[in-house]
Amino acid sequence: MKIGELSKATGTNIETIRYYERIGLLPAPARTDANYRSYGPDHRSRLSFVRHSRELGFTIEEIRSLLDLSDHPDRDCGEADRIASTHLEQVEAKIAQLSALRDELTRIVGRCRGGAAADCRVIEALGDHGQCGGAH
Amino acid sequence: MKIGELSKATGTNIETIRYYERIGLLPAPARTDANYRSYGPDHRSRLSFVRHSRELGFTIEEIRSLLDLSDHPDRDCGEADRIASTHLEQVEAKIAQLSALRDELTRIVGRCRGGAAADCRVIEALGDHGQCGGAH
DNA sequence: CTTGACCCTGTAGTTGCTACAGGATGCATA
DNA sequence: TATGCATCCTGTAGCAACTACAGGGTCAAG
Repeated sequence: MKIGELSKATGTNIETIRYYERIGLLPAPARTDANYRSYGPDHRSRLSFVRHSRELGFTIEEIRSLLDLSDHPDRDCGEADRIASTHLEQVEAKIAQLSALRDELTRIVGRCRGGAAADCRVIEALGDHGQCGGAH
Repeated sequence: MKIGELSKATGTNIETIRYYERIGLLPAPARTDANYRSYGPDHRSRLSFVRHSRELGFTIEEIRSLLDLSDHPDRDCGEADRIASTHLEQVEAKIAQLSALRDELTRIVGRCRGGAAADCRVIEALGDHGQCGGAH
């Protein structure tokens, strides 16, 4: 399949596919006589793996490690679990951080009575950290 | 105060302060004979405003608008409230997205029995989108 | 008078893409 | 046969919001 077809099949931007090849995340495929990239099913599943991992928020480097493991089925699986667990912890930390932030913002917005900016509670709150709940 | 003092006073990296000046978020301060930047209390509070807003996740462009409002106390405050409300919505959306992601990751990790990568459930799940809850 | 901490400018790197510019190819239609 | 038009190619530059040098100047203490 050509790059446009792979793009549609996996929901990945064409430029992104070429980018993944450039950084060595996807192997360079064979070329047609016209120098067009020609992909097979292996490329497709590898790209799906990458996209799915990206959707789950793994970084490119993490995905590189995960792909490496998947390319060496004899290796120990613990590393994959470790990467995923660490990532899960980071996601949980991020959720906690954003929740604190949401509480903060909720406190700030909605206090506007529509007056002049001079009396604006929103702007006042942004300038004065002392009004915060201490979450950050 | 010199840039290093401002840096410590606001918890902002020196390079970041110079960056903010370069992009026009902070006004260029006066210079000493030795060409050192010399800041006053106004710079300090403006930088605090910027840092606090950044901690709350506002983009540089949003902060530019908020600063603009704060520089023109006669303007209507509604714009500030609108920016903050929109941002709050985005934060809430992000939390929802990350929560779905956390559920997904929770399902994936911890299924590893420590065997070979060939049988790894983590890697398997990443390759097979069909195992997902459909959240993404 | 030298050592070390600080400051300066300017440029390049980071992450994960995305968007061209400028050109070649493939296929269908007039 | 000509001519569109979609698709492909390479290479480079841009995005956000910093961060990290390189290569130099300044200043206060010992």
